[in-house]
Amino acid sequence: MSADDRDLYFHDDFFYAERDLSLLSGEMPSGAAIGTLQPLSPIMSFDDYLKLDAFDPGELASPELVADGAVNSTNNLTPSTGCGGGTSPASPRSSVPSSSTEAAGEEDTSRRKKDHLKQEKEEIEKDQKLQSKADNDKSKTLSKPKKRGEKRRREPRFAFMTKSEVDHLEDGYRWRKYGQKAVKNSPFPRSYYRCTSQTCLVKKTVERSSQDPAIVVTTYEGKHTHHSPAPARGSTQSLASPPTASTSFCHHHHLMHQPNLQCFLQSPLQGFQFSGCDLLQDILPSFTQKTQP
DNA sequence: CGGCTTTGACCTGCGC
DNA sequence: GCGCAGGTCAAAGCCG
Repeated sequence: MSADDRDLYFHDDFFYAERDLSLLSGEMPSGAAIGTLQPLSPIMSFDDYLKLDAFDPGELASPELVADGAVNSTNNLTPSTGCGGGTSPASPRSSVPSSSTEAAGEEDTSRRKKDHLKQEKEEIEKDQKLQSKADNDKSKTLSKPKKRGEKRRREPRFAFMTKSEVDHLEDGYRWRKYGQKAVKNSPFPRSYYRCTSQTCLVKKTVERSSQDPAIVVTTYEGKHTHHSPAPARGSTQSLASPPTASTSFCHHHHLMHQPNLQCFLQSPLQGFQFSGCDLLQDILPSFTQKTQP
């Protein structure tokens, strides 16, 4: 795997999905990064993984990934990381101080709270000023819900690659396409999807690998706040069964029965490979295994 | 008619 | 500050 390849998928709080295409031929990567990963909890489903509060990269990712800094930044995310907000408790890593720093932490807590309140108050006042100014300028620019000066926070993301002829893989949830953009250095566009559930802010992007057009790279951002996929209009299919990982991938599973359609799904954590989706349902639990301490 | 896709325009972040 | 690329919006049109 080249450094360039890595950069393509290595963003700030983004889970890097090992994408050495040699995996397609069944070779396991020889690099230590994957070899050092610990198995995840077999109880978790892929769906759980999507909903996982933290995808706590510090726990899930390899040391190499953590060291890169791409992972640590995730700890700066608010506890409401994920869609719907507020359903996600703060990750242990970010909320529980280590024993060595606990005393000092308590000592500072009240002071920090005051500072925080003060800062919030100031920000609110600032926003109000900006808002009134923005109201005056409304005729000039398109209205934008996002506050000025507010940095866009990125949800933890992870990607996996699937060798498939179809771009948009059925994963049990319903998605609405809201954009498509040409990607630099790639002949294939990137499609942007949002979960159709009103309270769910999960997004995903789908693009084909420029190196291997047969490979679809799907990137999820956020986590679902709902257990059931949004009901399909005029269809009972998605309501017929609960949206477990197995059922979610059943649709995909069916696709994989097409001739010459090979599937490989790589965990960003372990680099698993699926060759032929008859294995999918059996392997999925492993795919989402959680790191053991 | 409601939901979805398409697509051009606009916004934002980042590197130079 | 400027330009580029990624990301998002929203109007128009399509479809079941």
